[in-house]
Amino acid sequence: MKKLVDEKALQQPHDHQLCMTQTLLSAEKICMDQGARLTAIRRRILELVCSSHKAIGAYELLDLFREEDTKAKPVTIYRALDFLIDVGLVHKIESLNAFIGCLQAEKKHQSVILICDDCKNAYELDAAPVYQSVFEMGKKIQFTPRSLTIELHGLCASCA
Amino acid sequence: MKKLVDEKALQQPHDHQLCMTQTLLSAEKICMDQGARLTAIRRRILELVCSSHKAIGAYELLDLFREEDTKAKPVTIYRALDFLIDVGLVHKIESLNAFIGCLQAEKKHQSVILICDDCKNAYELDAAPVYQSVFEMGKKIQFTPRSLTIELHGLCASCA
DNA sequence: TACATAATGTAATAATATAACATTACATTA
DNA sequence: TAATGTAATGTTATATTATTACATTATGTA
Ligand SMILES: [Zn+2]
Ligand SMILES: [Zn+2]
Ligand SMILES: [Zn+2]
Ligand SMILES: [Zn+2]
Repeated sequence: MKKLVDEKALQQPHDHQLCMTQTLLSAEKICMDQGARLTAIRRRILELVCSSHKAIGAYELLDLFREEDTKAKPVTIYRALDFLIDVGLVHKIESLNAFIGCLQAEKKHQSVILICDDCKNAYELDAAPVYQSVFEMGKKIQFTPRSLTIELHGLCASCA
Repeated sequence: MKKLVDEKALQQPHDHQLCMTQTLLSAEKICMDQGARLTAIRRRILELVCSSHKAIGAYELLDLFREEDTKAKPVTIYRALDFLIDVGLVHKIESLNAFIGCLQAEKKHQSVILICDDCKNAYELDAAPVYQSVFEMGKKIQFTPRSLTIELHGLCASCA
């Protein structure tokens, strides 16, 4: 059960500017590699999503984005999010209808998301073995897997 | 990886009336045991949710329910669903904003839901070992688990 | 330049879910 | 059985999340 990043560190005060910088660099690289365009809007939405490790909703993002672009509309945000999700820079948390930035977007990975119901911080852990065992279960009923969502709600160390 | 029910059978034509009958009996028993009231509305919503193995949305339920009670409102449905979810007779599929009936509500169980993106049939498998391994992951970062969602999208045997 | 494609602008609306408060039904027990 | 408290439902309104449709603009390529 290899960890993607040091999640314990994320729960502590840390140099979050570094998280941001690295994510933006990843974004550049990923888009370059895929021939995708990291436009100003998309970059800005990514920055906003990644501005903390808390899950953030589309309309919260809209409010923030509007501080700079007063005429932005919901679809502006959803389009950017769709793009960022497609290229793997953002994950949607289905059980919250909210979004988090991915800290390991450059690597192919399968994640379990741990969501603190108190502070809303979301920690993404690598879950290849878990994924494997769910896929195996599927096989037994001839189910062809496409995408897996694993979300654990609870309380983080700080909030317990 | 014990199976809750014979999911292969669910994918085949089967005596679905039996599914319904058993679910309703479970509902009676569960409510009796918990001192909860299975009112006419709740029972009817449960029947509608369980009328197939396909995930169904709240507003689809509302449309169906309105065929008998023309003045029903969304909140009527959501209240009934909240109740049915609380007592374990219905599960919400977070990634679809839709609902399915539970075929094993009397047993305490932890489930993985396999959702066919084509026919929308949803199969609930028992997943205690998977749950255990996710909980273990959480422990490593002192995360106190509360509830776990595991949803696998793909294609069922019939639709692949 | 001309063209094709991708991205964005803009307006409207769809789809999902909850809040607030009034009323009715039900169970308990005085 | 009447009084009381609680649970369930009725009713209206509104909040929240997300998409459709079509026009316009930007970007890359022939
Ligand atoms: Zn950080
Ligand atoms: Zn990720
Ligand atoms: Zn059936
Ligand atoms: Zn179940």
